[in-house]
Amino acid sequence: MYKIKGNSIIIENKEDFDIRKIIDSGQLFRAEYKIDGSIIYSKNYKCRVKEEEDVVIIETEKPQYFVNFFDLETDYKKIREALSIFPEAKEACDFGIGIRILKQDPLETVINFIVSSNNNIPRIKKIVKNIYEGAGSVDIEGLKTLDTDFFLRAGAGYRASYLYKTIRKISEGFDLNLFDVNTPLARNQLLELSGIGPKVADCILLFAFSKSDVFPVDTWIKKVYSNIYQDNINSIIAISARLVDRYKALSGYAQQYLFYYYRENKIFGGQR
DNA sequence: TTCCAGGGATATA
DNA sequence: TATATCCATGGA
Repeated sequence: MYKIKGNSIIIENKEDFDIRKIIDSGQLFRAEYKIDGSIIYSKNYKCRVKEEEDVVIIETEKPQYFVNFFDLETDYKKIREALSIFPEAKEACDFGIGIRILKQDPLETVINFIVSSNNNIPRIKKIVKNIYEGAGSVDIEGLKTLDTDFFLRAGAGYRASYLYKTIRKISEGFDLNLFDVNTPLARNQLLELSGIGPKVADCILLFAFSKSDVFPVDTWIKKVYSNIYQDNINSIIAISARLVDRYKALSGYAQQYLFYYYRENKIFGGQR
């Protein structure tokens, strides 16, 4: 599916790699889509993604890092086929061909999704840019020198104290290596951090730790849910549990395809 | 239980 | 064009 040649990754089957959809799917806050080459930052690395006639070329100093980051070993065609048995997911999968679920740096994902809470994407992008420019580097050594006032000046608003507290806890030994921890246990660990509730925890589990048996529930997903089920359940936790019961280990993928499809098509665009 | 805390985008009047 | 609402979490 892909080859590495020097500082380039060449993706030969570009059907399941659409950089515009990946950038627009709500996982990434340090990326800009450009026709002539999108730039993506992750941790202290970056890459440039160019779509050519037959292939996608990713130029980077760190090809192995971005092979993992873009989850290039996973066959998304198989996932879409497996999800297509669910009638409500079929069209969303076809519409979302090219979306991938990234494997982002845990610390960066924690920071970015705390900032994302109750916030809009342009503002989130601005705040995380300010944070990492001020920190100098995206790691705990760079981030632990920053105080609450810094995060306020970065524009984080009332999330500033959450960021400060969470970074301090991690720098004091909180173990963010949750790759081999089961999903419920890992979720409980993340909920110990300030600024992380059930929605943000599930985003981190999915976008950093590749836990596919999670279904982050936001306002869009609530609308999707009430379209599938006509019940009165409206707590995030209850809806998420019900959807994970439906999609099992495909939940995270289902969430991405459904979220993208409903949001891009502005289905239920009005207020609830 | 209910309210509030940035601020940018989006919906509504 | 002006105003209201949305957004997810924690704390009062």
